[in-house]
Amino acid sequence: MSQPDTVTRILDAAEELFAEKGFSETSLRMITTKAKVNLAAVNYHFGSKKELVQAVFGRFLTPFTHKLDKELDKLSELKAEPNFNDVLGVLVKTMLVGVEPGVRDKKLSVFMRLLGLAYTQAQAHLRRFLFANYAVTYRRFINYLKQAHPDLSSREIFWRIHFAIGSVVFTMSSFEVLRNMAIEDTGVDSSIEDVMGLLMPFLSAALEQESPA
Amino acid sequence: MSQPDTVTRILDAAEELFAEKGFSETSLRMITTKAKVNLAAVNYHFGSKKELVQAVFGRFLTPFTHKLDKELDKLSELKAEPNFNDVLGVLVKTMLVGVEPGVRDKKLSVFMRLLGLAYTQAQAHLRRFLFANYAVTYRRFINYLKQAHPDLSSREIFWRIHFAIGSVVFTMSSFEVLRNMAIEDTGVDSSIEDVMGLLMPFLSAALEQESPA
DNA sequence: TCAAATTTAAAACGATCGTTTGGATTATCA
DNA sequence: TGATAATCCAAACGATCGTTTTAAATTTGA
Repeated sequence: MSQPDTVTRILDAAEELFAEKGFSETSLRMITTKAKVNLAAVNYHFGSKKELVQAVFGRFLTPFTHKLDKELDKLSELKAEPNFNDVLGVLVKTMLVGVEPGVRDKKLSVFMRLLGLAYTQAQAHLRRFLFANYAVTYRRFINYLKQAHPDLSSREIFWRIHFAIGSVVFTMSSFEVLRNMAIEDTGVDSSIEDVMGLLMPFLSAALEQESPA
Repeated sequence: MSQPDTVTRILDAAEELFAEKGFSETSLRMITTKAKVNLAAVNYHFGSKKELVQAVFGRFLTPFTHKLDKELDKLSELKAEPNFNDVLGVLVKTMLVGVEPGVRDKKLSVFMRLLGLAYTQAQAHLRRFLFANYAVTYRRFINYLKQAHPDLSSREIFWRIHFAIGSVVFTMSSFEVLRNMAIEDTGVDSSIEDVMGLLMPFLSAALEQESPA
């Protein structure tokens, strides 16, 4: 698994097509045509389509989790008792840092779209792969949230976070559909930044809501 | 398009399989095997797989929108100026009324899962079908929300509602995945009712949040 | 330089897919 | 009852899928 050019071209093409169409709606022939490589190249370099799917996720999740780990290290050095917004701020910062502003929106929406597919598409092998490789960092992050809100139970933290993930993932991965609906409905067009500007306070209010128990 | 038994059996099987696997991951042979009908029956009764997908949505959306229209009629008779919770209450009531409590959870999660697929799967024909058939009731509902919150712009109403839809749809349509993650993470199992009990106040706080502008 | 690794090419594989066909079977109703 | 239409069935069609194979060309690195 070496030689940057062909492998990278396949990953680029696959990433874009997966995000656009989903996994089973994207054929290897579409990928290799777009990447301008031979059909057999995918099986040669990755072994199978499933492993290609995993490689696409691995390419951005591995550096991402490394950055997140480092940022969490920094945070715990700076503040002994970080609060909710600190921890979530680290997550957002990690998503944005090192990405050139020009391609930030594109990269981010592809990231979100793929994340959504990981949850909603029937790809048990992918969830096994993600769990096997990234569960440690994920759990570390959740634990920070937990200690930032000791009044909330683990159960409440878990579900609130995933309610929020649901909003973000759904909004980003259906963004083009929703954007057109919004124009149709309200006559006003909204960019991703505009919508994020509405989404953040929305989630803030929800996440910080007092538990009724 | 007559003869209730075969058509109904196909719709039942298709609905369940679509909700479980998605559209393109479900073959007509899976559907006809589960429905115990001949393979050709789908094309005979529905014309094509696409039209079957639309028929599955139509079967529950047509009575649903009729009920919703009636409930909105009732509401405007009862209260001249319904508030946010009144309007959303009508929606929830419409989803639950007439469904036997025994199968309510099953029906509801299938409904949500299908709704999520309509947004996230690559099925342009389906979104065209939904818009052509149900846009009127949808728009009427949104208008009620608007007049219940005249302080919010159409744009803010639209996006808040869809942030909320995102949470619900994501949570319900990934419920089995999330449920297993929650057990792994927190050691606590949660039923759909449990999670709904957390999700409702979460969304309440977010939807009613004061606009910063 | 020479062997190994990579890339391309072209073809075929077995499998599965949605769809179609033509005849058998069943239901409908004058 | 007998004719007409609706339904069902087994089988096949053509297309596409992921994957594999064989062979030649090219690049790479020790």
